[in-house]
Amino acid sequence: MKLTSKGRYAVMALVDLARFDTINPVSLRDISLRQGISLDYLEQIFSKLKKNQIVKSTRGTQGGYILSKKPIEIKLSNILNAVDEKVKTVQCKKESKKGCNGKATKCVTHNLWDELETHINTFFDKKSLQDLLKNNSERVN
Amino acid sequence: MKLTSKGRYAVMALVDLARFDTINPVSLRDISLRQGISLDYLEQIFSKLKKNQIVKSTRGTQGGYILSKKPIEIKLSNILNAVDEKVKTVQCKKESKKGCNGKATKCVTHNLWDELETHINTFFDKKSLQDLLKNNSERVN
DNA sequence: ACATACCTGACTAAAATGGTCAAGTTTAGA
DNA sequence: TCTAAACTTGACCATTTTAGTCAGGTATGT
Ligand code: FES
Ligand code: FES
Repeated sequence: MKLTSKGRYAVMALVDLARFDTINPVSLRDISLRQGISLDYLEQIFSKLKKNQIVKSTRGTQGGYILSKKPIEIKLSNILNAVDEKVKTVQCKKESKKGCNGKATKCVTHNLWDELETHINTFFDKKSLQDLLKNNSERVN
Repeated sequence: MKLTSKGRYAVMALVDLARFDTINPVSLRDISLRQGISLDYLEQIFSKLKKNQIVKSTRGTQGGYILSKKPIEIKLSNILNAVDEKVKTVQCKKESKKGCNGKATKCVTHNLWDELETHINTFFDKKSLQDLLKNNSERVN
């Protein structure tokens, strides 16, 4: 059970954006250099962030991206959903009456994984970009 | 971010074992049929569970597996660790001073992922096999 | 005009996943 | 003693996912 780079990069990039977009839009090139993330990969990620209205873009010279909301309004869950880093613990379709093994009842572990999913999503719903900004300036190491 | 089948199967199989091992050892063949898990795959999983002293085996005809501890003593974390379903959220090596990007400081999201890891592990540490047995008989759907 | 920066989609190498297959060894019971 | 049930081990493999790269665009400030 692990987090993928796409989700990690998305959050890193948005923290970067939150810090530097106060005056001018921030170019992906800058983020790429500061955070050590491939530019081409960043473009894929930002395309999704834009579709989900988390960032706004300006084209042309001196263009770049800015956040479309205040950092405190952007929850981790928004970001991760946007880049398809969904938390998926149950195997079966939740709405369906069928279990993951194709049987008519949910398997013995279904409720467990469902609880876990809620547990994790609660965590992501509570945390906002703002929390990360704060957290980072507090700790040096 | 998703759970793999190996972890899911391990838990399913152990719940099955907890229910049926009271008199005789339970054969993997039985578990395979009841839970709809490939026999060959179960063997891989139980090999690991045995190495981690979660189950004991008896060879030969009428052989099979039994739990080596009481269900309440077997935590989910024990099971998932045994089958290498580790929760891994940070990219970097935790002990190292270096960050995931190779830089000298931890990245801006490091603390976040570390918190998440703790959050999830706490969940797994609290839940035991016993909880699953109970939970399952309570709920029909 | 032209450099900068966003935009789009196709492509791909490498790793992880979810198994299968083959060839044993051990032991209960007929 | 013979045999079948059941554990044991290790190699193998197809598919999917991941983490990008690459090659082309299009828009726009100067
Ligand atoms: S995970 Fe939903 S039925 Fe097994
Ligand atoms: S995850 Fe540890 S430094 Fe980035």
